Amino acid sequence: MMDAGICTLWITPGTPQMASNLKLKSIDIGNRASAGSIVYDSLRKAIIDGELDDGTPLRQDDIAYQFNTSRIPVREALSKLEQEGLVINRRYRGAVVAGISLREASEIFDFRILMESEVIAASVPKMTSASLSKARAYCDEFRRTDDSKKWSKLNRKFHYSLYRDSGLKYHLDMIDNALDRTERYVDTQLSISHGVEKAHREHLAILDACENGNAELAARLTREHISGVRDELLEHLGGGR
Amino acid sequence: MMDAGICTLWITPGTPQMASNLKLKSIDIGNRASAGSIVYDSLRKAIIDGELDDGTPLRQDDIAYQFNTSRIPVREALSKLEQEGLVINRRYRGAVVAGISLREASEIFDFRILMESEVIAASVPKMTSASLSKARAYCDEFRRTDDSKKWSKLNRKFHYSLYRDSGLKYHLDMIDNALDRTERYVDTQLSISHGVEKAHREHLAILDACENGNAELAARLTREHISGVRDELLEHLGGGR
DNA sequence: GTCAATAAAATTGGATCCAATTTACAATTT
DNA sequence: AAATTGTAAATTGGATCCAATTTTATTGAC
Repeated sequence: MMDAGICTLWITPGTPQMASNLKLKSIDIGNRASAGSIVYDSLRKAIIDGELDDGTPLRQDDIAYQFNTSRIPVREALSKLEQEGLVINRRYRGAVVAGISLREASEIFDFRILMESEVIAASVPKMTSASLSKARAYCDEFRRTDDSKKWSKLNRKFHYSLYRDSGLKYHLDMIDNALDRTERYVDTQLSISHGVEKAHREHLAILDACENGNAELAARLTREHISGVRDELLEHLGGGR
Repeated sequence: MMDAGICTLWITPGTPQMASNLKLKSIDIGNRASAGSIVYDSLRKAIIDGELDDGTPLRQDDIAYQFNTSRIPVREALSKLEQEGLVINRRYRGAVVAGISLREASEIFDFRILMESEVIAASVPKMTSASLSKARAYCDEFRRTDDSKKWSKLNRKFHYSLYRDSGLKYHLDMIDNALDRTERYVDTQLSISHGVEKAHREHLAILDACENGNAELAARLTREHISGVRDELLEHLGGGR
């Protein structure tokens, strides 16, 4: 018979019909990530964080070599990234990091204005105190940090913690993709023109509206907040490009 | 030297530096679709049209055999369909056609209400007479046809011809995906309760508002139109499920 | 030297093979 | 008979190979 201790390690956790009564510090071997998803996550992060410039060729062989795998999982990752609009795949010509035009960026910000104001308005009546305190913590951290790489991440976490209670998962997914496509262009632009200070003041106002249960105000402030970031981005990119 | 007639067939059309002066009914061999995209298109159509029930397993071998290809392009297609929310892929367990819950369907309709009212409002000031006459043609065809399979397609074409002039490509892509996820549930429901007659009256009203350049009215009517379809769908699905 | 035609190298798409995992089912125990 | 274990079949994930295509280098003509 198999050793009982090792055997229990193989139980897939979380399956309701077979809950183990043994409390062990076990690793979830069954749900470990596939090669493709690892490559996908890494590439996605690198593109969103702006570590790969627009137009950078993504050679299957190179990437496969870096991850010590074959080209099959790489192709899978590139295909997914294309669907998300982060890379462009051309038959027999390979993949490149997808750039974005000014008017595309502007449109995506308009999309966010529409989405996020709607979602926060739906969220306010359902908002828990846990979400609010989490949002406040991210808000504080956002102001304190100097690392421009972290601003977008904390900004994202702050807003998301105010949106989650809406329960609108489809809307949140759409917002996520919109942020993925534009995040890398915002960071550099926040560092100039005291963008962080302005953003923080606006965050505080939005947070205040949420705590007071004023959904309409929270929505309006969110609209104005995103609209302001959009205008500043367009101004800077418009000159620089 | 290579035969000139055959050679021109192999010229990739649309390349400005080398336009052929021979007018031949030639197939674009250079830009022909990849195996993966053919499988993808077929599966996508089958799922959207409701030919494959929710939860139907999609075996790689079966599909590869049907298209006389290997499993590699099939995997690619299934991966893309998963990103679009049309199939669910579970590691080592295969893919199934993705179903949708009542509250997911409801949320997607709410998303559409937001998107489509915004887009049509942006479109009206830019709308060309060509778009309007195209919309009217689809509107007529929608009422005349008895084929329940065609209603959704014509409905889609009608609305899309009113949205295109907005130039909001990102928004239109988002609308497309939302329609892809819900289309198959609407057809069966339109056939009962004189849904087509009601929809047609509403289409005429929207078209009228567009022709009069009344963007705000067109947006409001679009909101009400989609909202009505959503409520009817939820009523029927809520009873049937 | 410049341009086109040709050949070689690089790169991707797809087929086939093997490994990892799940599923179905028979054998065993209680 | 129900539950558990062990085994074989089915299925998917990934590696390697070959074909199709593009890109780059080379040659030749003018």
